[in-house]
Amino acid sequence: MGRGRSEIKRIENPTQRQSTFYKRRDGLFKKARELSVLCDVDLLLLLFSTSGKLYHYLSPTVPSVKDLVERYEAATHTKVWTDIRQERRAELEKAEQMCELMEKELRFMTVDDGEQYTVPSLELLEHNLEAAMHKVRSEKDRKIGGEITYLENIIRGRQEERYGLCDKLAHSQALNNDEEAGSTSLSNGLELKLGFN
Amino acid sequence: MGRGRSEIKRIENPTQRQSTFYKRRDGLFKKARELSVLCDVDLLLLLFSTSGKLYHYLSPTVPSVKDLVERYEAATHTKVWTDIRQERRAELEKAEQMCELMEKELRFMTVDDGEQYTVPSLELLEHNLEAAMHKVRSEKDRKIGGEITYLENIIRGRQEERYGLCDKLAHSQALNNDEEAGSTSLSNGLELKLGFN
DNA sequence: AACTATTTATAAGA
DNA sequence: TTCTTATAAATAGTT
Repeated sequence: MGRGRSEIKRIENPTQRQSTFYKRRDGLFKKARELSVLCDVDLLLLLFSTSGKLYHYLSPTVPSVKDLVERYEAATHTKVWTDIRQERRAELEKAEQMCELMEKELRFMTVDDGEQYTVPSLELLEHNLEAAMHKVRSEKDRKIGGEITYLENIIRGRQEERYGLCDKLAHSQALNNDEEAGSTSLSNGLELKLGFN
Repeated sequence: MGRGRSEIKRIENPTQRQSTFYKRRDGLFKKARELSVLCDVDLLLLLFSTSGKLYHYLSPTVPSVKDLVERYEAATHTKVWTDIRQERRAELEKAEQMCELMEKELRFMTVDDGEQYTVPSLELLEHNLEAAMHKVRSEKDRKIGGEITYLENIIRGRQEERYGLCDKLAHSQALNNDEEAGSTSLSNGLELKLGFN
């Protein structure tokens, strides 16, 4: 329709494109409305112009856009949101399960002020706490034992170093005594110092 | 267009409606396609015929129906799904926070086999366990104390009942002794028995 | 936005 | 559904 042109390709001239857009947009919406009324059809027409402006039409028989898109999903099995929602639900359930589990464990270990306990359940709690305490204490002992061993090793190392140094010094003194006499007092002083270090 | 008719209202004749549907549907999709190409427009056309059959067109520049509907939501602030999703996210975050809190509390009370503790943290755990233990034990003592008091009260009640009975018996014996003589041995035996009960 | 020559869509009929 | 065709409607180019 119109004088000339039949090829359908992007209109490069912006002014012309804008003009055509207005005309054809109006035509399209008119046709959409007519179809939905004449033939009792549920339809959604949703469009964004290049400038980002939104235009839409929803046939009056349809309650909402959401409604129609959900029918679309059901029909195509696209399940774009259904999927996401189910995923979320699964995540949530997992988190809640974790919570429950931890709550149970916690109930197993602590005294809740609000709650009324029977003597046997208190004894069970006591038993659990004793077991945990035992675990903590043995772990602590193990750790402390390890640290003691570590420190002992360091001490032993130093000790050996010291012995090595003493030996070397003794050697060098012996050499000094052989070559020159009279400096004995100094070397004796050193030996004494090292011995007390 | 066509020979006659201009009024836009539902076509009651089903055959005619169906025929019109085919023709106008094709026309609408053609126009939608043309507009999207000519004017560089993002559009979605979604329709269901009366029989429930789906037809749709999405302009090639748009990656998915979801995409366009999300843009629609953003533009109209309808938030049909965004809302639900945000709600879900909030729920999830709440659950996760709960989890974290409980985990912390639990960590405060139990020894995890996999973890490496330092001696000070073990001492903290030990302290916490001792505090809990103290709480459990005092609660147990309180409970047991209560039960003992309860039992003592019962015993006291019985005791008082017994005294009452003894008094009554003594009275009735005294009366008997006044009226008739010679049954002393029997009453003495009874008194003795009660005294040991 | 309005005009109008022309193309396109489609109602009715087959 | 599909084709044909007469005619109504849409719109390209222009102002």
